[in-house]
Amino acid sequence: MGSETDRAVRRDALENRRRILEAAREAFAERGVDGTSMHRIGRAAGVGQGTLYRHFEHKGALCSALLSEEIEGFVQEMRRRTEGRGPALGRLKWFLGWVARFNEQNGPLLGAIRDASAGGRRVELYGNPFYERLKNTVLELLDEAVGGEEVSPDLDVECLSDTLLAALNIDLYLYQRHQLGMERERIVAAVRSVLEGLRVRE
Amino acid sequence: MGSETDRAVRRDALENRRRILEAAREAFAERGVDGTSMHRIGRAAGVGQGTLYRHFEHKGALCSALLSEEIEGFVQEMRRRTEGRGPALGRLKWFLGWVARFNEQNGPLLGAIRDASAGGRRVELYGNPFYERLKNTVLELLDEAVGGEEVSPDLDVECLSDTLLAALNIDLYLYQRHQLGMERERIVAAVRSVLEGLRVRE
DNA sequence: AGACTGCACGGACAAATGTCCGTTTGAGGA
DNA sequence: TCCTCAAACGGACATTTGTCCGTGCAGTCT
Repeated sequence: MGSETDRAVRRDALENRRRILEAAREAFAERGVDGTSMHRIGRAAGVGQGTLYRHFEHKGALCSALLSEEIEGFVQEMRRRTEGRGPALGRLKWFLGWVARFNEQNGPLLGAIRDASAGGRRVELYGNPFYERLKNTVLELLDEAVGGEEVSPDLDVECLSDTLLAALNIDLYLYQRHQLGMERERIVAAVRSVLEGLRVRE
Repeated sequence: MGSETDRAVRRDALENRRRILEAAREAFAERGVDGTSMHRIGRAAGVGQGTLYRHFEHKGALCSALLSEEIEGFVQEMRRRTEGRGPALGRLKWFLGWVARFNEQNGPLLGAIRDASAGGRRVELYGNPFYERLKNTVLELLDEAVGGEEVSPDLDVECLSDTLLAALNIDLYLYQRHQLGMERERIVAAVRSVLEGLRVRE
């Protein structure tokens, strides 16, 4: 099935990709994500539109790439704290706080990614590796909580994972933070109180 | 403060507005919302771009107007069922089901409205009369539930209103329905189980 | 009726996203 | 080293959203 001859990746292609990311990072820092057009990024990187879009099929994809470059350490901690021992519900509560901090630090990029998944790309918002990673983490912790009899086994954990994460979606988060003036801790506390409600009763 | 001379609304302006909405309705039905450009709507309605955008400042606004035209009866029922007597928590559960049915029937328009509130218009998604209406309804019912001692008075009902509605936001809803293949009742049940968890314990 | 006035009209224009396609070039084989 | 060719390049182009501004007309006032 695999192609017989796997030609090596051309050096110029690699170099261009690097330059695009670099140019984008700088331009975003200087003029904001929304204030930076794809044309400008191409020019700054010294590549044409075709090249730009060959590497990143749309602005959202470029932002995603930039995001994953910059969050390595962040994700490390997420895995460590999440896979540890102790009550799963507690770890889940911590994780939801982690998502909020993530929102906080990456609002503009996350917002741009959301904007890019419009129209025919609606699906990409949730059907992408990053969201699936988040969801799986919630799902596993919830499953563990069921196993440890912390929460009722009747719960639809699959569906609840989406529900919980929805409470921290970037649109709502930015609105609550900047329009309603809510503090991060307050938003997180509300989701946690929901989680607390799921706990089995004696 | 009101202007001294309130000139009547010009008849041609009213007529044009009507024609735009009519053209949009037809075009959307025929080619889908995403597949219909604003230029096309203008041409079909026989008005220029300036006129089109004077009446509706962007595609999302046009969709909103179309939406509110078509949901009168729907909203009537919402108010009736929501303002009745009985346990507030029960009415809130019904209301969340209502929101889901609303999503179901108006997916394309709601999706387009979401797409239009991107970039500098991020705020409009939540800071608009329609969402505020939904949120107030949830908020009032939650307050009532606190008053009736159905749920704990410690809950942050203001924040929880957003949290609950987020679970039914159009993006996630369409994803769960069409990508994950979940049934409407299942999605609603998950949110309702969250609500059930908030109930006071004895 | 006739003139005045300001809202409304319409289409050219600006800016952004994303596609197409003829041309170039780097990597591997002879 | 030279040849070959698939992959990569680049920029013109198509499409869409949204703005600007000179022109015209509906409604009002005399």
